[in-house]
Amino acid sequence: MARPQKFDEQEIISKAMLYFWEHGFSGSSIQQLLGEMGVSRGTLYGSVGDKDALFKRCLQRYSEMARQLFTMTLLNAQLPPYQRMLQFLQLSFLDSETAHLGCLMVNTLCEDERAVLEVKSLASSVMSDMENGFLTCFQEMVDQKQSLTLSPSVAAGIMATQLKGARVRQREGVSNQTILSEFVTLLNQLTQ
Amino acid sequence: MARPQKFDEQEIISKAMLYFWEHGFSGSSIQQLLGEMGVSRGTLYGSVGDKDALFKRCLQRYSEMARQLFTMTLLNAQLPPYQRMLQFLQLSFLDSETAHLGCLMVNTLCEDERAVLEVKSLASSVMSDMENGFLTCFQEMVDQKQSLTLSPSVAAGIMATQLKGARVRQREGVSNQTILSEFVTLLNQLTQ
DNA sequence: ATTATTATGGAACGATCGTTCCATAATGAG
DNA sequence: CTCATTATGGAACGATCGTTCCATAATAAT
Repeated sequence: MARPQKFDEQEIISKAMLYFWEHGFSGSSIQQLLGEMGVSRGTLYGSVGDKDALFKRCLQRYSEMARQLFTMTLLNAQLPPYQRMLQFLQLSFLDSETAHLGCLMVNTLCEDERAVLEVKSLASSVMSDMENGFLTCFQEMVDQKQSLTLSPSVAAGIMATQLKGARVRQREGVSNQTILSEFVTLLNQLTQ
Repeated sequence: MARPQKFDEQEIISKAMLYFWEHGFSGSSIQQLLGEMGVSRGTLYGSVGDKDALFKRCLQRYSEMARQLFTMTLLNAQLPPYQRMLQFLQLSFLDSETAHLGCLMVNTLCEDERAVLEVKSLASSVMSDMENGFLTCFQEMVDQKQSLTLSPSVAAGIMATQLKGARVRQREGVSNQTILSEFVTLLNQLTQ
């Protein structure tokens, strides 16, 4: 009945997400985003919305990916808890393409106090769910009478904080290999 | 011989620093900055320079404060190494005024890949000096035959990463008290 | 009092910002 | 083929961006 759209919505959101990830919300102009996405203004405003709506879509996409990652690892009942956390870390610091970008949620929280208000609930909820993933693992280890040097909740908090710090270190240019090895050492320390 | 300047340079840099700290480089407009600083355009461009120069001045000021803090604590030969690190952490998460702002260097690294290039060297150098402060403490503990569960360099790396993560958690709105208590637990774990 | 010098405040610049709007292109339905 | 409908691309909008410039104010030296 009508002209079919030429662009792949999944694809242009991914392109925009990558650009926001690298340059932040304020550092990304509509013009630059359109260039990356390969569409024109009318297309964007007609089918996605304004810059805020686009950013929200990108952050949602990103958080879904993040959620998927820790769900498939930290909450994988097939594996013993230590192995799950190890796998989570390995997969978290695997991709060399996006290594220097850190984490979109972390970057957004650090960018501007104003923008955070709307985004805070989404980012915080994903991050606290991830922390709960760690908590589940540590709790399980305690239940299985494995020795733990700290309480599960404190250990999970430390892991969650270390992850955010690691994302900052990625922005500094530290290699995934270095970050991962340091992180695994901490995990071993906490689960020894 | 000439008209004396009305403003206190230290003061207006502090005001600008605080604004950048909260809203980032891209999120701070000259107009807003001038309002916070209480000076007009001519004054800024005449005695400080453009936005980049102003930001650099602010970051330098910030990094000097950061340097002073860890020099006075981590490198204080008067105190045993554990006490030094404890004091560093306590002072790092003391100020409730700026608690929700995190760290200007961390925020800047997370903001935009482009802006980082010039700033990276300063921020990275301060951060690596701070990590070396931790390293000195852990090394000293080993020299004094105190038991350490990890190598000093790895322990220092973990502490440095945890600090960056803690700065992100401040942006999330987590209280200094919570962050500090978690952090001290980690320190105890590493120095047990 | 006059002059030289610097600080100040604000007008004004071109560039870019995000957004709106519309003529045109391209398709499926009738 | 015709028409209704949606996608597309780009012109154009007002607002704001960072910056430059200059008339004026205010002081110290003469």
